[in-house]
Amino acid sequence: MADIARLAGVSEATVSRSLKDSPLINEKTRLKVQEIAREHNYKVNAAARNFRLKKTHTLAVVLLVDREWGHEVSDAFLMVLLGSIADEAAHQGYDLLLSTNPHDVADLNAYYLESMRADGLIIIGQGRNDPRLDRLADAGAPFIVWGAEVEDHNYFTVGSDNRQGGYDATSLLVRNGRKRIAFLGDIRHPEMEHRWEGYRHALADAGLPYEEKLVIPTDFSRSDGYEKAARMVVDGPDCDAIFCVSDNIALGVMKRFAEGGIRVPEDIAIVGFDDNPLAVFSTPSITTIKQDIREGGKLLVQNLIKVLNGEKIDHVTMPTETIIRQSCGAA
Amino acid sequence: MADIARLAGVSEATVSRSLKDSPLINEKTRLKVQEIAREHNYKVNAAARNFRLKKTHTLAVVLLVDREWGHEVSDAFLMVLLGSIADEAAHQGYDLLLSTNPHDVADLNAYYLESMRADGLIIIGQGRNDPRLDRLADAGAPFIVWGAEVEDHNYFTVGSDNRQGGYDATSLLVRNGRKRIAFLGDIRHPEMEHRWEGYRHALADAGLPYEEKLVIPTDFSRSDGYEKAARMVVDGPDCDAIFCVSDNIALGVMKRFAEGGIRVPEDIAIVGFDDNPLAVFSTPSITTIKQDIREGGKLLVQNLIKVLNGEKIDHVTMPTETIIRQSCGAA
DNA sequence: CGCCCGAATGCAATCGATTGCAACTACATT
DNA sequence: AATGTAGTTGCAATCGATTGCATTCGGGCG
Repeated sequence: MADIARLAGVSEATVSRSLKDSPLINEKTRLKVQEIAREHNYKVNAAARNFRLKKTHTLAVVLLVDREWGHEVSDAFLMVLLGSIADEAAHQGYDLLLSTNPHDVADLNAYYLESMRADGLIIIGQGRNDPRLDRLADAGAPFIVWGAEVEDHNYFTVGSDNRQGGYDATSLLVRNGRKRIAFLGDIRHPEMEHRWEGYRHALADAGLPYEEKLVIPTDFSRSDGYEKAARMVVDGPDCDAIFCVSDNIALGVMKRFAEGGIRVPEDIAIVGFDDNPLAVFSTPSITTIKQDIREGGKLLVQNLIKVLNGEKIDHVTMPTETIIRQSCGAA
Repeated sequence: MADIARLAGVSEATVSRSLKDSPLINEKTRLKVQEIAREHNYKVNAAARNFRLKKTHTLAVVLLVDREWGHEVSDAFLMVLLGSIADEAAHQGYDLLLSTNPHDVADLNAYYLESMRADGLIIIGQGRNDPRLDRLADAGAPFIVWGAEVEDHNYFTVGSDNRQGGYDATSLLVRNGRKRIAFLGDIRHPEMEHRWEGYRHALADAGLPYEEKLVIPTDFSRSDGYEKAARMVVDGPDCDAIFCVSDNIALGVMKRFAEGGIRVPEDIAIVGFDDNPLAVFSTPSITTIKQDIREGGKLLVQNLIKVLNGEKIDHVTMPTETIIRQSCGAA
């Protein structure tokens, strides 16, 4: 910047202000400086700027994705969400720092925020009511979480209306004449718990009994869906429909059913969740509850930026959409 | 840091050295300083440090993924690669900056490197011999590319042995008695071009003719695979096997075939590429050429760091592995 | 003619960590 | 006692952009 100042015959202060389109600077001077800067391919040193301003213009995305419970990193869901976050961050003039392999969360504040690597955090993967997120919140750190709004947790979330989605999925199966509807998912996870509440609610509204044994703990993965389906095939299925809390699970289940000669939807109807890009391409295609992930990513970024600007925000619950395809058996 | 210095009764210089485990400092002093720093939850300001050292300890990953040619961001491939890169970067003590929506590449050097946002670049998505990468190389920027080694391009790559993979896929079909093997893919893309060369080579070795009309330009997406398959269904297929340059394409093709009553592998055998996590879960499961993406991500990071350290590197071509499943018809 | 005012620009301090070089201590050697 | 030495520690400059405050300049007006 000193060079540019010399070349333009002005002070560094003037250069700095010119490049920022400060109204303090005479237009002619400003244009001249900008011209010279361009000619000499000068770029402001972001490190120096960040240092001086005590801001990084960077958001950190932390994928608290616990491989244990089968949420494979390859999940299309994550990639779409991440892509959407990246696009929106760029749009808003922020850089994005990515971490998939976090040091434990207690350190997130220290590592990213106190160390001035990022201005705020976006947490993907709420986990099973992770207490570490509460600690982050207690520290007053600016962050936002993808997931379900959970009472007694003082951080803000963006997520889908999982209760309504679970309700819709179940009612759809009921409307199609199914009486014994199983639920596959891990209800220790807040979002899944909400879907399960919707499921129970829909059963109750339809006058159908809720049976513990039809609720089968299943992690996020296709392979676990496959496992659980395998047991049904062996034992003989005890249901005529399944609500899977993710399309991935549904995919695993259907694969196993295909091998075991169980027809979908004739023998067992299936509804998934997410509207995974693959749901269309499986055979039969999967009826599912669509989450608007792209919008979700956008809102995560926008709301985090609001927090950074000191504005108040609130939880966001986005509506889901029922996408009817083949696996549920008719409309 | 000044506070810590005061509390410890030493100078800032000593604090700085102590925290870095400098051998210059007396062990007792060092431990005392570290203890005080810990107690007061002091973290070095990364922004200041980066500024002073003119290093960011950050790698930028740029997904030059052109949505036009159908490489959907949701691709499992990308997410696995990205996850692997992130893990290895963390392992090596680097942060990761992510960009999916790049300003045009000519600016990448300016934006990321000259502006001191990152020390080096990892480019995913070589595109169709993107001339912009050459410009980056001419500028002497430290970067590395996932993809195929292309002659006359002076940047280094990490990628799979696409020629051998294409050869293996095709030979496998030949061994299974297939005579008219179609190729689905976009050969303007360097990696796909190599797979196509392997395909031609295998045909030649088997004494089979190479026919232009069996090479069907197809982009990366499932939907384009579906489209191209639709045409075959309508026109009546002119082949008894297909080598798809990605499992995604294969998935789209198989979906359409299922609808059109074409049996896989009986009527038409299929081999894919990548070993997409889904390949196992489709029906039939997809025989495919596996790329070791996780290793690839690791090598990208390791090699980039070598470049940053001034070490010489070379192209990396990783072996592929043939994974036999159902879609190819027997072994 | 002198004073005041606004517009434009420059001066200089500042952010926090790092590091070359100087300085200081304690003890050993001659 | 004077000099040397190794081991520790401190001083002070430095990185590059930003910005509050001072300064300069050119008019306009009484």
